[in-house]
Amino acid sequence: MGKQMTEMLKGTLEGIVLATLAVQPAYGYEITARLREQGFSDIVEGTVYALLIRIEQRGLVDVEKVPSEKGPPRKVYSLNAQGGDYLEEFWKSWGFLAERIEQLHHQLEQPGHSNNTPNEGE
Amino acid sequence: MGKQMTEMLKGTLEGIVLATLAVQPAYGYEITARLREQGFSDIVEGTVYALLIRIEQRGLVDVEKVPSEKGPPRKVYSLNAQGGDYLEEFWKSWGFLAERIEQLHHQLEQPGHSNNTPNEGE
DNA sequence: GCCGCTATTCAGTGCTACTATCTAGTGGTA
DNA sequence: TACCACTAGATAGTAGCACTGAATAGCGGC
Repeated sequence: MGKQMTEMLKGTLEGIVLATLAVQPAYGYEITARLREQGFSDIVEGTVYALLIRIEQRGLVDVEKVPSEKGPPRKVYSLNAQGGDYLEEFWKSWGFLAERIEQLHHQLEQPGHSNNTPNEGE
Repeated sequence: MGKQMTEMLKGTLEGIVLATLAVQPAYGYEITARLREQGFSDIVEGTVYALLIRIEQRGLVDVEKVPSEKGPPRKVYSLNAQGGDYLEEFWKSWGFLAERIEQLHHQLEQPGHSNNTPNEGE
């Protein structure tokens, strides 16, 4: 991925992680690995941990320390009620944005329309 | 809109403006007004002008000064070949991201699936 | 004892949207 | 003339977020 994806992830990565936690609780290292498997190949631990700390401090997730057999204790995050509300707002914002962008995409794919609507807002 | 939308627009607003210019050349004040009409009610001129200067310095758009009857001369931007390539990359990145997010959305709407695939990557 | 894997933390950087303000040009009005 | 409203653009400073790079901690294998 490139610079465009980096900028696009601002704001959406948070929603992606929250949605992931809504499906199933998880810890940072695990989330990073899953994102990498799903094609977000550039995402590294540091990014995800910073995000998790942020949403924890905002009270969107609950945290539970679980001992690991393979290393230091894991911090398992799960979405709480407040996080659920926040995630719903995310879906609304995303839906609005996606709608506008898809609309533009369709306009570009169908060049035979009337796009210069001269007296629209005047 | 809220803080979520602000963050989400980082990276996507650029694509939105480029796509808008691909449909039809326009100047900053006009673009801002159109975005506002389309529901991006918080967007102000300053944001759009800064973005336009950025994409101009990257060589993604051509600029033409056109005198206006109502005020200072307009800087009319139009997408050039390089901008077209960049816009195509934007669609690819957007498509990838939208696909992942829609997938998560479907997972949350259909809670009867098997989501805990225990041995997927180990 | 050293390396590799798991797991988390943290300081610093770059990019972008936002805020607020300023300048410039035209036309209307008191 | 002086003032205001609308059009049109520029700019300095701020906040937020993903990224970089490094460090730390715990466990097992060589």
